[in-house]
Amino acid sequence: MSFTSIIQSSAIKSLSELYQQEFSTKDFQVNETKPEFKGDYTIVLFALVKTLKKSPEVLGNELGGLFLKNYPELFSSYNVIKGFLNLEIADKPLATLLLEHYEDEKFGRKKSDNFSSGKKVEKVMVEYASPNTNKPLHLGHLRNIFLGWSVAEILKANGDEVIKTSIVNDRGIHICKSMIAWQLFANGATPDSVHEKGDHFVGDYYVKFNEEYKKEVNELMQSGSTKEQAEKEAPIMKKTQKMLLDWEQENPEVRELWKTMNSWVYKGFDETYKRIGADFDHTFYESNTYLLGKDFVREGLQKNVLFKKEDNSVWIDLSAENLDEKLVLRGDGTSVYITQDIGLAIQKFEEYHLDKSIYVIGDEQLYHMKVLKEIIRKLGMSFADNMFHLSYGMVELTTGKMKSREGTVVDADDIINEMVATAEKHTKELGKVNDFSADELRELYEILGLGAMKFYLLRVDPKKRMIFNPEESIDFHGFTGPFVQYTYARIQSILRKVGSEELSANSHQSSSISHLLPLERQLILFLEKYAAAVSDAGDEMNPSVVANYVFNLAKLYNSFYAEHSVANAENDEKKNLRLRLSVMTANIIKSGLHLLGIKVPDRM
RNA sequence: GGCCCCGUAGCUCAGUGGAUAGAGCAACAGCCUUCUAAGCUGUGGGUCGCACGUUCGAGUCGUGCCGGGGUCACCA
Repeated sequence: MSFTSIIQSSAIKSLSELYQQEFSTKDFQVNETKPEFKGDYTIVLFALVKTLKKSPEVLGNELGGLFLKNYPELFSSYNVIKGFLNLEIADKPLATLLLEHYEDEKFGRKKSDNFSSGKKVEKVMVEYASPNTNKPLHLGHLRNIFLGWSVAEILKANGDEVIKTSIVNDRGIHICKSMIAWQLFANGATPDSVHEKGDHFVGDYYVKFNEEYKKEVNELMQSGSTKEQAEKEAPIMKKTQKMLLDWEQENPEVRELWKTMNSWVYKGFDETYKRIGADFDHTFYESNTYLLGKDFVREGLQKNVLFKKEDNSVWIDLSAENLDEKLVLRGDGTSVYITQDIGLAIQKFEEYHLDKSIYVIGDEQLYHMKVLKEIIRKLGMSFADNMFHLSYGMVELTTGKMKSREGTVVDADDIINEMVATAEKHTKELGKVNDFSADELRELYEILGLGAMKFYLLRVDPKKRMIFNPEESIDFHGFTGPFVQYTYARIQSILRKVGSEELSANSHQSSSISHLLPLERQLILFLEKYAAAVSDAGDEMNPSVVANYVFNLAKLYNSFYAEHSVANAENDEKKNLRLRLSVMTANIIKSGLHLLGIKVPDRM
């Protein structure tokens, strides 16, 4: 149980006895005490002043006295300033907390059994990444992937059963564009023959298509066509549309080429996924799901949830929900984007018996996801309320927006390479790991470069759009992944020097700790806050909470490190205490960074 | 234009309705015979977009405006 809840329940008990009146946790708002005042936790008394009709000073002193009288071992002092009662936790319970939990790598995590915490195990699906197969991943995908993976891990850490999935958009006109361009310009080249990563290879032909298309449109316009005509009549576009029809009619040649080119892309994606540590329990392919929703459209028509227009197209009227009318099926009976989303959403819940389904998708699709949820609700599916759109803002560059047409897209593989190269440069400059083998160095650069990248993209509240500053992102100082990793590596260095045998050999000693220095107190109190921080992150599914927390912990430890020696502590008792403090900090940094998908090096 | 999101230090970002609003970067001044200086300490820097309201108390809640973005496709 956290100190906050102990204080609350103690206060309720004490005051209930005194005033013969019911109180709840809401009456006792507990905050951390501001550094300029003495104390660790603060009770805000204003709410009570009203109900009890006493001055804050009188009330504060009364309550403070009760705390000291009833829990002398827990609190050492109190003071009342204006409407605030500041309580100081005694050193002993802090030392005890450290002694009991310093080796607990899962400290603060909710337990997933119903008895101890009341937390029910939920089955949750997290869909993320969800790329197209006509071009490589870019910076926006990285924000999506890091977010999705991290949210899944945070939910797991909070005791949920999580299924990570991805829906691959592997069909449609844009895929055909790459295919046509390859047929026209590749001369049979393959990723292997030109030594290029498959997703980039295919992406290049997508670009070639657009160049050729533009050229043809210009030519047609010069010979007198309007822009609209030209865009329709361009031969390469006509070929592409024909190919899409062939694909839908399962023309074997087209299907074969499609399979081949997609397999190139998947190979490229897998390489990137593996490198950044993304993984999926199941992958959905749009080519398998794009017909799914039609049955439900029929059902919706029967239930009068949907309606037909004269041209046979099917619509839903969501004007009452402020969402307007929305097309659900084309007049010719073919699916649109949302048709298959309806089908897949239902399939997910029915096949996997989910409690929750989370979609990690950019905020440009907020409207779409709202409509989807509303349609599911109107179809009478009770799980509509258990669909969550975890939306995130666009990643912008300091130079402006990323636009594929203007070639200002930041390629995922490029930026990862750049981060890893920067890690290499810094590491070499510092020259602290010259004894590492080539393999060990390579691994270290990956850990640091990816750590910097992930931390940079996850530390910002997902819903806000963020600005990617290439210069700042490759600076490994300050509020960065490498800073936190560095703190961890330093602690490992202490443990190597002092030796962990010493720790276990003297484990009985620290129970006699009677006095803590301010920074020692502060660190223990901060570690104690871990429970709340990570639980909140779980409820809010927000990795930025974890990132900010872990950074603050590292910062506090670094201050501690600079002021107090562990190995050369004043006495054995102190040495033991500080060793435990260090071990616990390292454990929590490690588990916190793990939730962000960031690994931790023993040396750097 | 309708709906949604954002607006906090020069820049990038934190900030469960509580006390004198915090970090990092950048700037300036210090600290490496001592557990890793990718670090630590200090200084300067703010009309929390504006206004009104709710409240004992508002960066935080409400309304209106201003500024930025997204979306309102028989694209996905």
